[in-house]
Amino acid sequence: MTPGAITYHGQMARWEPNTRARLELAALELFVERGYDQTTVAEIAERAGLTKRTFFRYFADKREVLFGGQDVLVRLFTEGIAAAPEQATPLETIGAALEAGSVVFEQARRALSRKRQVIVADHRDLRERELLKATSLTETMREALRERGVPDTTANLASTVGSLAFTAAFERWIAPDGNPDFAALAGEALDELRKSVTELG
Amino acid sequence: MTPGAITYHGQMARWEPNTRARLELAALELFVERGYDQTTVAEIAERAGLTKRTFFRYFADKREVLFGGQDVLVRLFTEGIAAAPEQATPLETIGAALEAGSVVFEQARRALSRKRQVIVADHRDLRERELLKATSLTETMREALRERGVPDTTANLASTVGSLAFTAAFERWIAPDGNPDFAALAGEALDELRKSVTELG
DNA sequence: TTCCGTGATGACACCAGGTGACATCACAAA
DNA sequence: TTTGTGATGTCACCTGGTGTCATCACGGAA
Repeated sequence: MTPGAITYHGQMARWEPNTRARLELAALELFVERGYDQTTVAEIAERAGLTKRTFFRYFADKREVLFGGQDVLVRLFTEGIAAAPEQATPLETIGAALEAGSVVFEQARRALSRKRQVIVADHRDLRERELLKATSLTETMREALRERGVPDTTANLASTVGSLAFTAAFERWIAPDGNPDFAALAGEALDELRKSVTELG
Repeated sequence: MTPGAITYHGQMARWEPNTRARLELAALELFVERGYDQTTVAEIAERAGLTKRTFFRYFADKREVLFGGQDVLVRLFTEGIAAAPEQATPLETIGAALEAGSVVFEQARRALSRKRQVIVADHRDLRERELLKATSLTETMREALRERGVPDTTANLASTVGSLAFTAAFERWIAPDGNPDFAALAGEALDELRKSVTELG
């Protein structure tokens, strides 16, 4: 953008603040308007008042602009598991992780999440990236469980079940008539899975 | 490559045969020699005696050259599930799928698979694609289970467990000292998971 | 034999994602 | 005032990926 633009009360600012957030918003808007493929990185940057080069200083690639906040979730999950009582079962521990992560899913972000999800669901490349992120979360839980002494196979299984619960909860959370309480949804999803475990045979 | 090259006993052939396989082999070789990122599509095509354009007629993108044979596995899994006895439990049905898919993992392909796996493990982009393929297999199993009347949540869980077993079996299969009998490995992995289900809490 | 359709490939131009190197400039600290 | 610093812009460049048209050996039909 033009350096030295007027921002507020005539004060000079070298750059508009919140560069990252502006890029994310511009990208989401354009993806909604024209679709992901029909939007170039240069266009995103332009709408945010920046250049292509700057975009790639904030995001490793075009897809990443839709996947911010992943590290926050990883951190919350880890903390949630660490804070779980020592005698908690693996699934209870996973429940603690999901509950800790729930704080991210506040009412205000639902509309944005919904738009984002529509775009992601439509593009193979984006689904791919989403799977990578989901896997990273699953691995986070798995490692945290193993550090608590849970055997490998059990940790693997429990974290995967947690991932299923998380995905199910998210889908229900963004549904138009969905319950806005993510923690509750995650708990329910986890309970459902716990019950159906007995029907595997 | 040069059209009209001599092939066998002086016979003229417009093109060397097995274009696809030649590209796959050339790609694997180059990836091993120089690494995935340091290999351009043009170089792969050149080694196979073809051009970049032809490469992209066989593979949708650079990564796909490492992911052939996926559809075969999808078909085998589907058939395996369809052929499972009607009264089989969900996990037994999954076992049938894995066993049906095992025919792909013959002794002769182990060395190639091993090389391939080293490359895939090293590159984020390739891991992404692998996750997409794995997910596609999981969804195949899930849908097949649902068509047999298994409830959604159970089908979801069972197919995911199947995917874990498959992955574990594959890792053991390509291990240097691994058991070359994929079907046996898959069965063992599935049994382990079945047992650890009771320890989830 | 001659001709023609067909399918796989080559040639070429082009776009967009992504990167390296260097310039710019407001701000802050000395 | 000077100097350093960090975020941004500029520019050139590479490579993945695609659209379009040309080429040419093959098989079959006349």
